Amino acid sequence: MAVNVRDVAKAAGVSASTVSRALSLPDMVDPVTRERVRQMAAHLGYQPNRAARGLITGRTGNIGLILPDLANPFFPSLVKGIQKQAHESDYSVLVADTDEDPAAEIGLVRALAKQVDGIILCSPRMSPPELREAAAVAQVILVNRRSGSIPAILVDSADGMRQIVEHLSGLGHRRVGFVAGPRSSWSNGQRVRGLRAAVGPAQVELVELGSFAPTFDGGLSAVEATLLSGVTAVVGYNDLVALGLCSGLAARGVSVPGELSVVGIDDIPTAAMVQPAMTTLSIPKDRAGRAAIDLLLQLLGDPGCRTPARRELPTQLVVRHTTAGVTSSTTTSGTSSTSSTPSTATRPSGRRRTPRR
Amino acid sequence: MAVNVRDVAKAAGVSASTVSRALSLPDMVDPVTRERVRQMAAHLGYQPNRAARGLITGRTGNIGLILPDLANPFFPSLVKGIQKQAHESDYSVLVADTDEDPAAEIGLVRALAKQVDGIILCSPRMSPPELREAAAVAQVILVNRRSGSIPAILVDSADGMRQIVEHLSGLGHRRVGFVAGPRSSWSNGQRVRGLRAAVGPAQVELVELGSFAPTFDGGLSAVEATLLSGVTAVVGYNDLVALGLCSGLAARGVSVPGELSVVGIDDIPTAAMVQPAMTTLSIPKDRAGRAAIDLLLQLLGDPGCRTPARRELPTQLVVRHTTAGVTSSTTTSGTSSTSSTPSTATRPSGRRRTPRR
DNA sequence: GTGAAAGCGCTAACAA
DNA sequence: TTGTTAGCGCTTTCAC
Repeated sequence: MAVNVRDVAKAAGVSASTVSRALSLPDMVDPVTRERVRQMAAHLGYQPNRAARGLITGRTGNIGLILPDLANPFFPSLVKGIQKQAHESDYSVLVADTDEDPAAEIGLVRALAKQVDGIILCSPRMSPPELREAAAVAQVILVNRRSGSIPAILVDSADGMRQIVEHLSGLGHRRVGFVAGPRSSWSNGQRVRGLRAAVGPAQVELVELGSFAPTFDGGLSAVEATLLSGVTAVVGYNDLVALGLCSGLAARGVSVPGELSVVGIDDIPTAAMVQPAMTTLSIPKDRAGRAAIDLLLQLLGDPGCRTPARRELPTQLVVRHTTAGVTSSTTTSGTSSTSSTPSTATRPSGRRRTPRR
Repeated sequence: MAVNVRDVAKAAGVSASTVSRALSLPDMVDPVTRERVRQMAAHLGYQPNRAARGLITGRTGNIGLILPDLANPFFPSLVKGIQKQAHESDYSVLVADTDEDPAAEIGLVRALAKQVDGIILCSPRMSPPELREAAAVAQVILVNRRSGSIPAILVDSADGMRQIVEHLSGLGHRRVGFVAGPRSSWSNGQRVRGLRAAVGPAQVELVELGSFAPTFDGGLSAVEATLLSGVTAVVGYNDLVALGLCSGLAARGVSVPGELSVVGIDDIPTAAMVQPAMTTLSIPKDRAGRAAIDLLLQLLGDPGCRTPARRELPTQLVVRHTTAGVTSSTTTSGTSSTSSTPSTATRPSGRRRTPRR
């Protein structure tokens, strides 16, 4: 049933080693023999046994991917990018979901370490010491987090926040809220910092609201605080939060963007499916995934590489609006849009909500 | 660095085989030695090398998961269920996304076959002959598809469609549309069949619309046909289609559910995040995932098992409506709801849209 | 450029 | 109950 090197070797009239070489080290074998071996291999449908190969090379051909919650629509696009790129280099991807449990992360790393060549940690919540341990037991790439000199794929949050603030400022908003995510979240810190840095030059006042769960329900719970804060626009920690805000506001009869503008972050698919379609800061998830694999494979090829490898990706504000029965979207990159069609982020109007009491 | 059986054996003063047995076949070794070996193993941080084990047992400890599109929010919940259950039995999950390309499916099966113990095919689009090939090269479990005697996890579509029809019928709808998905889709066939069977007894007329892409955009394109069909309620092939419908209808100023009721299928998270929250047929995705693993592991343990293993899961209509600023949901199981609060599926009103020409 | 031989770490026969 | 032996399929010295 299973055809192995020796079968191919016999069929091609060479030794097993030559078959092995013909397939993995083509330059070391005579072009003629090489062709013959390859044809025989193809003919017999030979596929090297990965376990056997791994046993000797120490490589598994697998890459581990650990993320907090696959159900968060931010991740699937990232995973798709990772997979596509990994498959191009004949790597398979082992996905593990921690179910939002930070404590489970390091355990998964330990478990995975032995069966993969490298691990991609997406938005990890683990502590810096744990992160250090992870990097010690496996080749690790961080996505959406910076720690020590561990290689990482990041996005330019500062610029993204600037884009959001300038957009809102251009529309006339002077008091903008930010519904913060978990305090322990690295991204949250980045976003707050970015907003703080951006509001000054844009002559906008920033109101930081709570810390809320980074979910739809978190957004719902932030509605009250948002309404009391007297802002004319609010930025959600991520799209899920922004969607929760929109839903909660609608339920209370507050019109978006009529009375309050809302901006999300991430650009998850759902953001384009709601009415009105949501204005959000788009993060190149697919590219981030591909970049993570590229970086990882590079490090696997050259493990001695000591330069802290790091890549920072750009973000891009997507200003969405509903027009003539078709949901379309336009993008700006940093400069403010002056669209006046319905959108979740428009100029403050007379109907705008003012602080109650 | 890497500690192996022999290190543990030496430390425990036994032979390598005893170590192996103490860890994998506890009953075959004296309790005292077993304990000693285990402690030594734990102390040295021994973790068996999977590749080496796989080389001899023929097992990889991996399960392959092939699905059309991870970005379709239906799948993440399924994947989570699969992972959770797999990890409980110490299996890892290799996820592969075909990017909606039916031709890629069989290729992935061939590639994965050698590196996993079994493959779960979610909503596969491949042809029956290809499916047969897949089942021949690997232990395969089908999710959301029936073919020959290949083990499968299915949902009770007939009953689900009945729930939808009875619900709409109970609300007074007499003419209901179905925006069909891809003709080649097995689920689509099941759903159409279920609806046809259900409308008669419920005194409802079924209008089958198109075949449209199973996406948000597909739903958008179905708006025109839906409006022309003169239905008072429409069922989307899945939630994405239903969301597209809602969005397109809103863009044309058609109020949902005021003028037209909409029902989705799947119960993806987004369905609860839009305004108004969408009425949809919920499919137990997490349970389906767990069931798939259970079935697969059972078959792996007893490969001779010739009874066509199959499990059918129930569905449950979720009638959603927005009340007092909080999005809540109630479920009915087959009997019609008589809720009169805003919802995407309510009684036909005077304002209901009638066929134009 | 090619073959023979050794061995990766583990488990499964077979003895004892 | 335990140890000894052999070998899974592959790659990689080391000769030639």
